[in-house]
Amino acid sequence: MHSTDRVVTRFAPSPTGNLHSGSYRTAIFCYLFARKHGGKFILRIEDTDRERSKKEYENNILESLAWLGLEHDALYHQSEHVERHREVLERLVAEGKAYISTEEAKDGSGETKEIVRFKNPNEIVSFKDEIKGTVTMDTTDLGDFVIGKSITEPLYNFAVVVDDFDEGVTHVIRGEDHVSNTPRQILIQRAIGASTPVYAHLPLVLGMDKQKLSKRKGALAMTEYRDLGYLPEALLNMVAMIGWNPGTEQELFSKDELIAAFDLNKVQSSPASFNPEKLDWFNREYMKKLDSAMFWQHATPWTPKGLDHAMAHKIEHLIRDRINKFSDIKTLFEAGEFDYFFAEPIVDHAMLPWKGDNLETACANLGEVRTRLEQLPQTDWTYDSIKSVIWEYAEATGRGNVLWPFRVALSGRDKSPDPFEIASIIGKEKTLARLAAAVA
RNA sequence: GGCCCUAUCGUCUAACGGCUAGGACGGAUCCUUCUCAAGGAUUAAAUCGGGGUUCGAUUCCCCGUAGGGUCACCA
Repeated sequence: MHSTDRVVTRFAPSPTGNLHSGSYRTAIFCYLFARKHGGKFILRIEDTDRERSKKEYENNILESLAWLGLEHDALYHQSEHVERHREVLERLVAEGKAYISTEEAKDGSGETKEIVRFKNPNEIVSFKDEIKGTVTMDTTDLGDFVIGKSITEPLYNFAVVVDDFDEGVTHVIRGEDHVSNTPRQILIQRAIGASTPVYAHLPLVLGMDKQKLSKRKGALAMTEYRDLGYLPEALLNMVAMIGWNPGTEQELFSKDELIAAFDLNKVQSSPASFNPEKLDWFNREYMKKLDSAMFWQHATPWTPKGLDHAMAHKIEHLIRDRINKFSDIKTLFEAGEFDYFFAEPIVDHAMLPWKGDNLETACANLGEVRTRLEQLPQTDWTYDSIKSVIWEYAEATGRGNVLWPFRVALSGRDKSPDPFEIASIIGKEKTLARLAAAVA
């Protein structure tokens, strides 16, 4: 693309609450589109509503974007443009394209205020939307809509148009809830002599209940996913695939691959649901790519304090296979899932026999297992060796009859990794001791 | 209600107007060392309804129906 018609996109959230995945999908698409075309991605905080805008929400947005890896090329605050807005507002009034109207305030105070209304030329406005096709609306029923609470307090539809124009925005990619604002904005563009950018209105992201995502219904802020121990790559990949697909069967995309594959024309025109189970799957896929050092960097905050490092590394693969996100580690430990790696289990004798078997033979089998294991040299105490000395006996005696009590004797639990796994991890000495203790 | 948008498995989706409507997540079944997890194999599951256009409609048109968006001195 020629430098003079360089692509400029913008993500323009208002910091009046924490944003959910639907908003971040908009940010992702804006970012992807800009990068794909070698353009600029602008972040504009729309904070003209002074009462409702909060710095903490703005910070949350900034943090979330950074976490996802969506770096912006420029950051603006709409509130810093009030002078410029007033200037344009005054010009419009001077040109007769807008007028000041003295009306009773809507706040019920009974006072009168001077608000700015746009002089609606009452035209049929139609615009081409990259996703929806051509949308046509009769602006007559909009009336002379208000563009300023006063000459110094511009309203959204006006401020957006001026800012997009000043910032050279070429592509407005935003949520479908803005479709009905577009004709108003086009009218204002014509009035101030701005060109109309390319529009792409994204269908909404819904919850699994097909309802709009909302915090009330449990929609999480991006930082909440982060704090739950999800990987940013997973969220980026997952959210980018809501309502968009590359047309191939590839599902796992790095950020660079997303940039390369992204295409506005392949964005779905119907709303999509956010499926948390699919997010878990994406997250597992990205966790698999983590090496041990990276894994523990993420995992450590969720492990019990004072966790033995050597032991932790020995059970790393067991943990990996059992979690969808890092906070699951805490859940696992709290459920006592790995207690038997750190302390002697309390074995319930009633649990010892395999189904249909009795305590007596279970203990006899444990004795045989113990005898065989005693002969296995300390230096050869590996998963495979342990299995090889027990396997033949278990086959002959009945796998369940041998393996079940063996595992229960080591773990004290009805569910756990297999006995060879536990034995190899806790070592010969403890294995023999537990075997002896279980039959005592 | 006015205006606007949308409609393929439960979910995300694929299918120049033309092969048994494909894939993924989730589910089920089986296998893989006893349980759990992971892994492997197999499998169930969809074109909202009715009219057209056409030799032929998931696909194009119309009407229904159902969802959603928006109708502020919020953004």
